Amino acid sequence: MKSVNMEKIVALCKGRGFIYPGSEIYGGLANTWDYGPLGARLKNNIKDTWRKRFIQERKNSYEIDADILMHPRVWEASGHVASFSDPLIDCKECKMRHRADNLINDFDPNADADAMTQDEMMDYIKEHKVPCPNCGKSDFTDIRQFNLMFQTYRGVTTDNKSVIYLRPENAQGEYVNYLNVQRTTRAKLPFSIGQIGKAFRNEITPGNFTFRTIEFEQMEFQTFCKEGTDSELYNYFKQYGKQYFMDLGLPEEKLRFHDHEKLAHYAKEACDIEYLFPFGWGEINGTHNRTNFDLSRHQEYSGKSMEYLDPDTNERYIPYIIESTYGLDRTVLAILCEAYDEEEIAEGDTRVVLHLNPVIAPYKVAVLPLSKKLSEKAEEVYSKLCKKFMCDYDEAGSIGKRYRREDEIGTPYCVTIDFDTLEDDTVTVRDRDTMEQVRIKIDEVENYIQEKIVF
RNA sequence: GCAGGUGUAGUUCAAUGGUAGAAUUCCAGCCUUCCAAGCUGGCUAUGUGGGUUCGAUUCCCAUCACCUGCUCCA
Repeated sequence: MKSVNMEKIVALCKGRGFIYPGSEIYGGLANTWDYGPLGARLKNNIKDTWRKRFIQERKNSYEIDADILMHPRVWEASGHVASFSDPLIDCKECKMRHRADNLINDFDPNADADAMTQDEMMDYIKEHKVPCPNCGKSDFTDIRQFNLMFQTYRGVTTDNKSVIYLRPENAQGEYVNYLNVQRTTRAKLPFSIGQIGKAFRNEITPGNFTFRTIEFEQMEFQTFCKEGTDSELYNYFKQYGKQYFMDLGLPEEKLRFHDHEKLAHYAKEACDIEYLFPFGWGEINGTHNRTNFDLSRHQEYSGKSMEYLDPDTNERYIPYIIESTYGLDRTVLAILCEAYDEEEIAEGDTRVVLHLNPVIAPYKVAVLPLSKKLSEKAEEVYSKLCKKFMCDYDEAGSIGKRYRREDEIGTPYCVTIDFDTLEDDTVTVRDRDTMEQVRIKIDEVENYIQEKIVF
């Protein structure tokens, strides 16, 4: 019987050490969350699977780790300084907040607010007495620009010249380094640069648990290619991404593509992969055909050539870029939601279990002595297994209770040491999903488990 | 961000203008030879900051967080 909702997920995460509210002892900080021991393991394991699929198993794919802080001009070139902000306006009458451009476009679809400056929008609203959609009055505050980039200052002074931004997306780190990577790896097009890292967006919107946060981690993959091959690669990576999610354990019927009609300033084609969360469909991947927009802009703003010399044809051109970005925190959340289950294993007896793919489970195996008198032997087994796997050890409470604890955190295998173990060096290995038990030699445990952890 | 509601042990609940009680969890001991057993003992709470008051967990204000509904989501 599966009955999952976000409250249960949040409670399990906090109660077992996957995810805690950020800065909790100070009352919390909105839309920030800290990963606990199990959450950090899960997250890192997911990163490892991504690296395997996207870097290790793909030719011509390279991982970098660019800085969060970049030259301010990067964000002018990328268009984020100009367009990554919302013109916000408040109705003085009913206090409702609106986006000024949407207000105008809804009032008159032919007005083209997107082409207006802030002052022009303000003048238009006053001149046409654009009403508040909520209360009908036309009495607004001035327009204030709300930029979604976090700002900070470098150096000890706080003058405007030293403003730097926390990156709102990671992609620019790959773009500004694309020629460095191409030169040092001697890669030919098409080649790809991947990166896992944090990005920051100063959004005021509420999030569903970790679905929308102001600090978040992305795993992204930029493929540099020749114009004309871009759409084929774009479609290829949509499918490749979907398969990755399915390999992690998200079922196909709860995944869908969502093609964008309204495109971002840099994109020619854009498509999300969405997962059916308990709260509805939500984006977990975005694949964009960014054309040669970004590199052309960097060439323009930096004055450095971004051209690639095609050794096959001796042509010079600025590559197209296919971007595929995976929201890591959202992937973690989707996997937790999907893995969560409540199973009735006997009349009136239910267990909470996380059916995690063993490859991403925080602990691969737990060592459980049947009695505390078996601690010495159990410790011996533990010290062997922990050299190979993330391994838990628990001797508190009844054996059944300890199985349940491990089920709840998704540990795929439990190794039980009993009194026969002292005689013949065999142990019981119990499977989380089937609850079946096998009796094998201690020396065989490592291979037995290893064979089942495949990705 | 707007409107309304809610904040008491890790969790779920109770009570009170005179500083809080239970269940469960957790820890320890006893017992226990494979799926949340039992017994004994123990730890742990009024979100945070102000105000009113002799005294505030209780009343008021702010803040933070959560819930419901709107809004928003390049």
